[in-house]
Amino acid sequence: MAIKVATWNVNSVKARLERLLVWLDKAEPDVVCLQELKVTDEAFPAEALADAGYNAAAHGQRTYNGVAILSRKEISDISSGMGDGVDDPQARVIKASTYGIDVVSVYVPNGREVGSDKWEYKLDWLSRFRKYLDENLTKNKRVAIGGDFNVAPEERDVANPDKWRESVLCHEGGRERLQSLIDWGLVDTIRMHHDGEGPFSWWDYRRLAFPKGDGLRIDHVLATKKLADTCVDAYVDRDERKGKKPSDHAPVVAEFEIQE
DNA sequence: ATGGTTGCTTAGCAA
Repeated sequence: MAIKVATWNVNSVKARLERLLVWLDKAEPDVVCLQELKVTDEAFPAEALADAGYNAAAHGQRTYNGVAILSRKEISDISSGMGDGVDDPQARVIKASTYGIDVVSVYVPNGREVGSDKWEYKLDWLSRFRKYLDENLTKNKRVAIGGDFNVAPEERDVANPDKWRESVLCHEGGRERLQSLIDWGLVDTIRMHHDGEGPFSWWDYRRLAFPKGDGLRIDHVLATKKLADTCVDAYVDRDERKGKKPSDHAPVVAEFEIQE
């Protein structure tokens, strides 16, 4: 059975609902990790998504953050947050099981500026998430982690590396912590199928970044080896950054050929 | 000239 697992930072599920529904209909993903919902669970458009054929598990909050998992099959074992005892009101993690895969949708803190309070929070958060993997997931099972990691792993993941050098998206601190997640036992599915520059997944709304091609690859679908071994393709749906009222992120899709 | 936008909430923050 071929299944498509996607991740997409929609930058407000309310503002993006029409585009999301059109994209689901066209791209036909089976599982979708969403980020930056910017709505409470009460305001999450579960009904419209159900009408489109998707079950949903959402972990929202007012104004900021918020993550969800959509699936065309039943969703079970839903858990929100990292459950590590840290008092953190920011809704950035949700996990659920579907299609026999443990799926996690994550929205890693941006960090704003290297050296700022938000930067420290980002680094701490990524370290916490590394522990979360140890305590909540099993590396020899099928696991997919889709999200906005706010980290471009390498130079080839940045169209203009000189311009972005030492930014919060490219700084070694974030890259080291992303690598520690990979080292737990994950594979970057895009890099199984693309060797060169990009493909980019985010272009700033400011500075005419998209028309100028000033993109970065900060959204990733990571999979355990057991799942990644079945990854037959992975790509960015760059067209979703075009047209009227796009998100600043494009969806990233990984296709798996799973034995039932 | 060294900025240029968007979304949420309502003037300021976050990305």
